[in-house]
Amino acid sequence: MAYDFGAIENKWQLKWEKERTFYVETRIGKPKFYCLEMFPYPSGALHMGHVRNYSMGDMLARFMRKKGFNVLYPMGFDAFGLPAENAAIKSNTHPNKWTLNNIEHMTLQLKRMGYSYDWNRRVATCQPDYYKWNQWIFLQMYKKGLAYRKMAPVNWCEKCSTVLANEQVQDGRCWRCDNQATKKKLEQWFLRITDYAPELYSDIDDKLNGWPDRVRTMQRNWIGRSTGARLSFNVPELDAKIETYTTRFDTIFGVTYIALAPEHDLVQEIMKKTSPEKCCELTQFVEKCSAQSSIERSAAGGEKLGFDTGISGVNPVTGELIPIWLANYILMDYGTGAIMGVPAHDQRDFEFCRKFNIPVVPVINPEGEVLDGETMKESFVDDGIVCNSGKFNGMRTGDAIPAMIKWGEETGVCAAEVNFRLRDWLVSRQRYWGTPIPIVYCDKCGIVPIPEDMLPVELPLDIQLLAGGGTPLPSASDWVNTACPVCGAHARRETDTLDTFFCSSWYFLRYCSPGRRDVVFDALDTDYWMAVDQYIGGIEHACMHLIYARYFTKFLRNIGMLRVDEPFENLLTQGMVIKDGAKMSKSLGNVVDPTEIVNRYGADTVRLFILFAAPPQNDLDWSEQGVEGAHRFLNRVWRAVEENLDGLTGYSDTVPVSSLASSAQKDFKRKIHTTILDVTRDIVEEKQFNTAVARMMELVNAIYAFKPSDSNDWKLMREAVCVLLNCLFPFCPHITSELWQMLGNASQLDSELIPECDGAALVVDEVTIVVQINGKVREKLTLPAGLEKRELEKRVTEHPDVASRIEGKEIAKIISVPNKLVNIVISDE
RNA sequence: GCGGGGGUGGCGGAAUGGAAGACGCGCUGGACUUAGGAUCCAGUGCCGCAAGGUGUAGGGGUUCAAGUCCCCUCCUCCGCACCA
Repeated sequence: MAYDFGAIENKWQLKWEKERTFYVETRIGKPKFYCLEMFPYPSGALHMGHVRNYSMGDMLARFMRKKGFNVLYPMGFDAFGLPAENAAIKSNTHPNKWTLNNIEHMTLQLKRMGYSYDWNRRVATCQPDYYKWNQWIFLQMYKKGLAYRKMAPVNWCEKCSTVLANEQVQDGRCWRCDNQATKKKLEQWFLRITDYAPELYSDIDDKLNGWPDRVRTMQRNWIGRSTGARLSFNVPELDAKIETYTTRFDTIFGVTYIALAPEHDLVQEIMKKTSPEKCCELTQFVEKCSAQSSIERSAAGGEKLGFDTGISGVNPVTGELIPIWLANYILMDYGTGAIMGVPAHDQRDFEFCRKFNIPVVPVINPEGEVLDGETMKESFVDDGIVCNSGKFNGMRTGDAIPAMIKWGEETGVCAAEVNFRLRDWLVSRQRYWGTPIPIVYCDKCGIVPIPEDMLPVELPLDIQLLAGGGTPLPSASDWVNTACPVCGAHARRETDTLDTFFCSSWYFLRYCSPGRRDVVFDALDTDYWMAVDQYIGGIEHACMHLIYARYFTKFLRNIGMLRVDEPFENLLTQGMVIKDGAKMSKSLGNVVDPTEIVNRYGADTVRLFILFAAPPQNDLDWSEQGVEGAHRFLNRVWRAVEENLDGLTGYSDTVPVSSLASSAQKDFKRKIHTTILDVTRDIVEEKQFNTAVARMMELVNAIYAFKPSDSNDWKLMREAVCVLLNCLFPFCPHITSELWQMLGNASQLDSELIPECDGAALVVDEVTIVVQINGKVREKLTLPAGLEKRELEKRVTEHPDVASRIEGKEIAKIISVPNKLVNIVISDE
């Protein structure tokens, strides 16, 4: 009987579905394990990246069940977002219909992979029973002052009269009509995530030890803690102050100009003092800068654009008048939107000053060198000796910074300040397919939050999308016009929707209490299940999603709803799936459809290949031949049982090591038990699923090499096969379940615990000792295990093969590692 | 530009500072066969008939011993806030 993967997989999937094998409940007192994967966007079809992500998670979930844990392993869909709108316009359907169809199709695809999700907990963020709680959380944040409105620029296409997502701007032009995109300022909603910056930063070191260093470093940089000083420059002509922040207060005597972002508030005031002609120039300058991307503007070496306002500010330390410029490389949403310009010690300032003939004044010299502002070719940014700075001359940079800030604080010039690079999170989107922000604008009361008992504010579905891609909500007058919930007067609904990252910032909490209509989640459930024990997903989420989710968790803890400080205990970031040296993509035409491969080889083969072909964090090179190799291996496993079925079903007990006679039997028994040990360590500690598979392949090779002749041999064979099926089950659940049943076992393999490793089976009598001479391997000797250093050295040096090599030479010393190696160091060989 | 990751056979990849290349793919030879794109056996870093030498991007260092630790150089890939 050949390995008929199609029939086998179908049989077991039906059985699991029918018996609800993987439904799970909160069971206080039982050890829990929460295994979570980043839920997919329902784009229409599963791709190999999903298959890789979820094959890892399913393997781990199944493995932990077999280790005795109560495992929460849920799945859902991140179902709001731009692609649904685009697809709907293109194919003349509705985003809701398109999305729900995709969800159903992808759910079937996931089931065909044999993943052991608790489908009872499925969420789809586009449904009112989910996004109602988005709105509820938003209102809690609003109550605490964490959600607020502010003007912010958006990408705008004049021709389509619509906001463009960054993705919809290509080379500065609208993706649909190719019109030049511009920036436009709109009143928008923000979340005050910066309030949480200190804790988000410090917990990276304190509480994210189960995360990859790489991701922790990325978050550290993203949040960007810096220590420095805030100081302001008086502008007498405008009767105003310009606030700046610097990490290099030690360069304050070298300030030769002030630069403002073109979007700075003060620009309006400046224009009042400027001739109409020059105002026109200024406006053009501001527009030119706004059209550039922030990366373009701030890149060192990028073209510096500047505009001299003709107005001066006062250096608070020297009392000197210095010019105020507008500069493209200053960003309004970074720091205070203004800088003190120190060309001698900042490369971008230097480039700016050379271009616009602003003086360069060095205030730090390199050791043993004196800089000349006239002739310098580049800025000096390293530490050095302070000069041109009054009483601070001669100090070293490291000492000068704190000393000068202290002096600055005493004289009232500056204030020491810790700054974060993290900016508040802009959550409003001028898009249709998202969560409506639960706010109305009342003619009488102004901004009014929707009362909680009126949630959800449902997104109207009977609506025609606009061909240009903009949001149709503002023109849905039946929906927009409403009564103020406070005073009953006419009010207009907020027509912006929430960023979809809002949905994904707390979905892991909803999984704990599925379907609850009365609460967002139940503390009984979250206290039991949280935190997530293992989170698996792509590295591309290292900063945004993984910081937002941390932020939400801390916020919900602060309002008394959660007990954990961090949502994700351990994080695994998997690499991409590559083919022919490039990421799989439709445009390159190198996409491999999972369904097709499953039809051809079966889900077990695909899962095995994808877990075996590369370590989880690495990119994985798709190889058809590799898939065939995995399939071949499963055929080998199948035959190992099928061809030996009579012998394997003849016995049910195992043989203890003490009853084994031959070294072949002992070696085989040892192989069986080291496999248990190695596979467990590779999965649980090392998270190296590829080597776990390799260990099982070795066991299968040993099974084929072992030729049973007596009853003890057959009992060993049965033990080997049972261990193999138990270890392989999390990777390939269908074939192993089938073979387990064929062996006559009444139990289900998924509820069977992984066999314990028998320590007695691991004991060895003899070991190979590597003999080195001056660090080079010269001999390999087989000696009894467990020899003491002295005895080991004696046995080695007296061995004829070694003795002949060292004869007549003077031994300087001998290094020996018991059971492993002896290195004989010979002086002047 | 800033930030991060990574360079080991023909390929994917193994190696608590202690035998470099586990496991798999590919390749070579053989067996069984009408057949082989099934299966099994043997081999497979490079140079060499061999003894042996040599080898983890390149260069330097620490060590009895370095793919692994330290310094410099080169090459690559990824992220950068309205795609999710």
